[in-house]
Amino acid sequence: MYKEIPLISLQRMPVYLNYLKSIPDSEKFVSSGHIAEALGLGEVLVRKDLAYTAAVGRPRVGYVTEELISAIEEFLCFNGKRHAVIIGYGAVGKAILDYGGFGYYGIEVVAAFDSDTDKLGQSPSGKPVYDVADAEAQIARLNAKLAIICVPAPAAQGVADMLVRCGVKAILSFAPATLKTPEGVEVRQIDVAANLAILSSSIK
Amino acid sequence: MYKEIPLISLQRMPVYLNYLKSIPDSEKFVSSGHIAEALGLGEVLVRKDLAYTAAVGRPRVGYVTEELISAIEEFLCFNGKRHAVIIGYGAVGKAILDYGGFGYYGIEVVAAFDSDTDKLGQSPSGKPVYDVADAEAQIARLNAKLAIICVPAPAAQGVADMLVRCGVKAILSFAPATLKTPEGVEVRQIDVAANLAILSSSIK
DNA sequence: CTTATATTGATATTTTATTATCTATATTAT
DNA sequence: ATAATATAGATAATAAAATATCAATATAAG
Repeated sequence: MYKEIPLISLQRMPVYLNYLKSIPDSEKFVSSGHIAEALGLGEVLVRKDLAYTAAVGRPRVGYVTEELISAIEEFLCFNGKRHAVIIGYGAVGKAILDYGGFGYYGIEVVAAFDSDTDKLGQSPSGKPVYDVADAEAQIARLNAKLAIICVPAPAAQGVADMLVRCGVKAILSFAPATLKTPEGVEVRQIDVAANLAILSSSIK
Repeated sequence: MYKEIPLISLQRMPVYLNYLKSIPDSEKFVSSGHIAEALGLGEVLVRKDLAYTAAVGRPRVGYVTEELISAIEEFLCFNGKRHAVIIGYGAVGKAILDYGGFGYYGIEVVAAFDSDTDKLGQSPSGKPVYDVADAEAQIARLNAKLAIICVPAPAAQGVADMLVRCGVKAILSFAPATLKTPEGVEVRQIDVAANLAILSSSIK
């Protein structure tokens, strides 16, 4: 009987992964205590998190670093390759469309959409920028179940509604706006200003 | 005796704020139940969070919407105006330097720095882009205690070390790398790919 | 004026997350 | 070969977060 991973543990997985990738290749083994120390977490917490993956550690030795990396990668990419699209080819959309860091998680950002026809064509790395009017057809054709909203806040809900109609199942939004979606369509928000504000309030 | 707000409650403050801002002006009052419903949270949780601010609600009525917005804003901007700088004027740095959403939290992004001298000068909105070689002097002059790291992951730790030397007290990093900073220097990370991966894994 | 009700704010309970403790074991040292 | 030790993995205890309950009260209705 497998227990579903809590979101809070899931969110730490990429943190472990980033840390493990930074370890020199010469370090064949890594212990939970070592990881915990480096990341400022408890070592039991680290072991419990890692227990959700397929990795098994050996007493007195720890985990085989490479095996652990593979286990976390596999855990995070469990669903295999996925296509994502971007709505809004402004500064944020541009930055994300040509960012190379998604492949690592089995995700490919395959296209962007914008309502400004002057922006249509190709990104510097050659990815297509389509008219948002064609989004419904293109998203179906591209089989994208993931979308990233990069439009201004007032337009975000309308875009989300459209994405739901297109069959998108998960939305990452950069717009600082509350999005309402039907059951079965997950939303996550990245509010850069809010993150900075939270940090700022930690300064004495 | 005031109790320090837990990070998890603090993180919900901007969420409340975004929602409250979206309420039409005609709605003079708003109840915790109404907010909870809209955001998918428990109503007691909402009341407890809001109790950290100066807002007081009235039985049978709720909170005065405008008062509540002001109370949360004040709570989040408690430390007054702050300057922030950006290190790395690539696609991400560009997007953030000219993003207008920080003022709302009492934060002003005043400059960016890059090592590529071809990028130096001014942003489209007229903000300066300086040589990173001058960062130490400029950050002191600008009195920036906040910094945003927008360089590739391998360069991030070096930049963080430099920022610490400059007296920066809080760092927001977009680089998917574990950053080590001395006590008293807070770090938050925004890993866009990881966020998308977490979302992706929620799709059945 | 009295009663009913929605809502706050406080307290109690439950659930979830984290940390501590313990047991088993693989490796290393003797 | 034996003993010592570091570490995983399991279980127990604690702490933190979320939710439920309840008393007080301002407003609305009768």
